[in-house]
Amino acid sequence: MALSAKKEGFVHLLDSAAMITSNNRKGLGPGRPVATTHGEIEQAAFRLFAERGFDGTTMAAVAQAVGVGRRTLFRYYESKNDIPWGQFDRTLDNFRTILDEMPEELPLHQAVHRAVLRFNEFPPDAQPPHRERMTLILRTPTLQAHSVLRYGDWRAVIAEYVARRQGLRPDDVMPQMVGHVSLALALTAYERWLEQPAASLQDLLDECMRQLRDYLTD
Amino acid sequence: MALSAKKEGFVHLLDSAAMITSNNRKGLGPGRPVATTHGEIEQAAFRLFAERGFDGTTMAAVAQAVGVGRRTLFRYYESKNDIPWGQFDRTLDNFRTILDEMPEELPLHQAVHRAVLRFNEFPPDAQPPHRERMTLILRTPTLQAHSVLRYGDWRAVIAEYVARRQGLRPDDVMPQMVGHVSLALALTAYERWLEQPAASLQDLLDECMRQLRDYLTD
DNA sequence: TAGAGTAATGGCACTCAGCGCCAAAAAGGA
DNA sequence: TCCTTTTTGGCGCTGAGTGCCATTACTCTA
Repeated sequence: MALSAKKEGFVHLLDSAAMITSNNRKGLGPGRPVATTHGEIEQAAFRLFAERGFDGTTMAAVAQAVGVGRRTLFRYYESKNDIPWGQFDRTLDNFRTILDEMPEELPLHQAVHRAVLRFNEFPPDAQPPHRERMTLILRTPTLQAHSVLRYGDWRAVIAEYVARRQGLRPDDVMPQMVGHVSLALALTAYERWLEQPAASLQDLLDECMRQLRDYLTD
Repeated sequence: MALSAKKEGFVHLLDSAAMITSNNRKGLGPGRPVATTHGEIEQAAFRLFAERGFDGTTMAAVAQAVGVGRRTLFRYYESKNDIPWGQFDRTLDNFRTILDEMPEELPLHQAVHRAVLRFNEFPPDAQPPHRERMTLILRTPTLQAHSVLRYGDWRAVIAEYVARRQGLRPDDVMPQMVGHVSLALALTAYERWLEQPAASLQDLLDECMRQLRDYLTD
């Protein structure tokens, strides 16, 4: 019951709309009400990560900052590594929708590429915090490692789409390959994006795709 | 001093030749002689991993199996996750050599592709244990995650080669992209290889490359 | 052959992530 | 007020990883 952080105020970047629906039983129905929210935890955690670094921040410290028990923290996030990713699974639902909305007439590679572009569009004011989040994820070795699991989910979404359009199974070579390569391009673009605050993610993604074509065609 | 495992007998698959030179001061020079070798540790560890699973095997158990102190184990391998990778850095030296030996006349993408093929060639008798090792690495979530760091080193080798041939810096978009995409293809091929014991790694790598071309050309 | 020097060993104690267990807290409803 | 429901959070454990340091087991030299 220590001094708790302010409620809300930090909208989950990867998840702006979905945030509202999450944690919706703040008092409805029977049972003890929740003591915190994902947003609140992330707000406190990101502040500490910025101050002491990711590895230098203990879960106990985050718990104290949020004003909640350490044990409770582990009910909101499976692990410390999961905090920076927020509720990525919701974001993936969005990605699925984007892919499904791509016109069937569009050649497969264009459909996938455009969907990836679309998926990485953010309103201007959401960019700085998103960059902060991605810097943490892409530059912290511990998180780099853990992120593979998230990337795997992301790839699976693409593989499923490709498989459906091609009449294949998601675990066939072609869908898997497209998932892997799409991720490769996205990661290349993101790493560049962190170093060049000026460039847009979309332009960088386009450039990576162009470079890949150049590379492959003699 | 418990019952220690037999010396040698398990040649590091990713590292057959280099193995001999490692741990060469088994009594030379002053100071206490080493109590074990990387090979010995891996042999014991892989046996336990097979029996109880990776997560079900504690470092204490490995230490006991080797007949060495737990503390000593951490001097041979930075972490439990590093054991399955063996001395991958030596293997990377080999990869560098392979790339450097590629004829300059060869188009860049062919040079890289052939080098990757070459890098993944193993004598027939080395295949079963190599498959076992890769199964462990690619199918154990904990290891999947940790492997990114190794992949990063692998990508760096490619990026350096591409940068040199193109007169660019290794951290430019093009070299980075080639590194990422090459890894993407390799991982796709490896995953397939684990499921299809019959197919050769080379054929699968070729097929992945072919699929990528098909995918990109309308 | 008795040190002297050297380098690896391994025990101890510590931090921290993560998890199972369970009593207590805090709501709503009868 | 009591019962039901659900979350909380404290306690205690396992296991990875690390710093510290005395001990061990060699080689070399006088």
